[in-house]
Amino acid sequence: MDSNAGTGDERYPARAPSSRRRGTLGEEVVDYLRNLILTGALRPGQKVDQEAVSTALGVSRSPIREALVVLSREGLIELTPRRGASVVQLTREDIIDHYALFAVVAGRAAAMAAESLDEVRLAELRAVHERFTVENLENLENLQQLNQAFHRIINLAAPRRTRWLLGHLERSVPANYFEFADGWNRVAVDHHLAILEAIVAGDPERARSAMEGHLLESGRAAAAQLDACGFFDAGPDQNT
Amino acid sequence: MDSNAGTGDERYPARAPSSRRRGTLGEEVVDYLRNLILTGALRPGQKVDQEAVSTALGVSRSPIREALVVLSREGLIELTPRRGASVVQLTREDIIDHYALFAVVAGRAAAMAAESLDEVRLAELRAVHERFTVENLENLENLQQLNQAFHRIINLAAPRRTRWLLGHLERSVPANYFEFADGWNRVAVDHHLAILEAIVAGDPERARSAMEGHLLESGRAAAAQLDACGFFDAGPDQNT
DNA sequence: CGGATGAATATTGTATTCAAAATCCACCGA
DNA sequence: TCGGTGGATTTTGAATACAATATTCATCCG
Repeated sequence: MDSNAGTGDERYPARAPSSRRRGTLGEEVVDYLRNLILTGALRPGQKVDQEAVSTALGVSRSPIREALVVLSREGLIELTPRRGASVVQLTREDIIDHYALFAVVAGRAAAMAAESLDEVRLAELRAVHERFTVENLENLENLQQLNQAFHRIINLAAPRRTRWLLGHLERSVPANYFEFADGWNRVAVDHHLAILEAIVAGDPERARSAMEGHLLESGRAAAAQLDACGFFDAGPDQNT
Repeated sequence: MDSNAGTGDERYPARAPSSRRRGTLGEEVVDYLRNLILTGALRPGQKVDQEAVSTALGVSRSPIREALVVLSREGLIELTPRRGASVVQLTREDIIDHYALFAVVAGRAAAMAAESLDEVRLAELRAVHERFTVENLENLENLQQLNQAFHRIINLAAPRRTRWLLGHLERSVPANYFEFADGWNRVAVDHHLAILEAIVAGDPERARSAMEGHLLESGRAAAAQLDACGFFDAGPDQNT
């Protein structure tokens, strides 16, 4: 069960050996493949070979098939019945659209947060935002974590189904990985402040539109970043 | 990518995919189990035994496992790592919330439809709506199909990602099966008319709010129906 | 030389098998 | 009687085996 057992296929990097059997292997493979896709290691249009992933991770094909099914439901890969799986080719429009959806759903959550957040949560929200403004701005991963924390607190105010959908929308887009490059965090701080103030003021509509605006602009920023990374011009690279 | 692209050989028409070609067994099992859940044959909280489903359908456990993973991602089934799968216990709040999400997303689609639908689509929309008003009101399945057709035409105006999400939202809620019982169709006709008129008038905001209102009320109607069916009071029935 | 054709190979979908964890159940002791 | 304990049984997760389809490639005919 070791990583890169057998031949060792260079297309798929080795995986950190799972310390303890937390969940199922399939879930691990989902995370592994999703990372490869969202970071661009697996290019859009590229075929995903079950056997190759299998040997690369040192697991059988069963968990890999499960992972492929999950990712196809997330819209990250396309699964054609007897012809295999390939990474979905996302366009600029897809990214913009995705963030627009994210915007309306998260806007709903923000409106509910403005109505129902108690003092404890508000304090948490303030604290996270404070750190977000002063933290080391070079550490992208840190910024991303704080950003997620900020949004998570807000999303806690939303009912179960909305939280569930937000989780899905958050995970299935290749933007979080690059969003904070450039000077985007400076803009995000302002947006977050506006959202925070609207929630503190208990103004649902203002919170909603602040959140919507934030995510719509996030979408534009993400699309620009992905554009700069050459994420969209991957037409002919449908190898293997 | 139209059918018969490239060479455009007109001698051989594209075959209708309905007749012979089967997708994968897993997809069939997904539909099968989803139906059981959404119609209430599988009660919330009830455990889903892989072996039992396997022998019942006469297929091996592999496709059934894939189906369970899919349904868990749709939020219909809860999957705990080494303890099995059980039907998720949806509450009234879940249903209302689900329809609220549906509302904002479909509202977005409706707004875009008001901006971009061409005459051909408009005519289709009118035709479907016409049939919806005069068709045999007892045939629930027929009404449901017409309803879906109406919404599908509108959704065609939305970009890819939105359509994708709408598809998911549409399938993963136990309401479509009962919605049209009672006199709901009478109300739905009025709603549809308002939506249609707004789209014809090319008024995005009116289309959006009409669609949102329609689906919010649909949610209430669905919740009421499910309530009447005893869908929500299934606490102690967690048998094998 | 180009394109169709059919065998050889590769890859997928499904079934079956195996190992480990969870559940069940009889037995034991307080 | 009740609750805990240990092993047998069941059930799941993963690996392997098998069958069917897709793809490749060499060949043949125009």
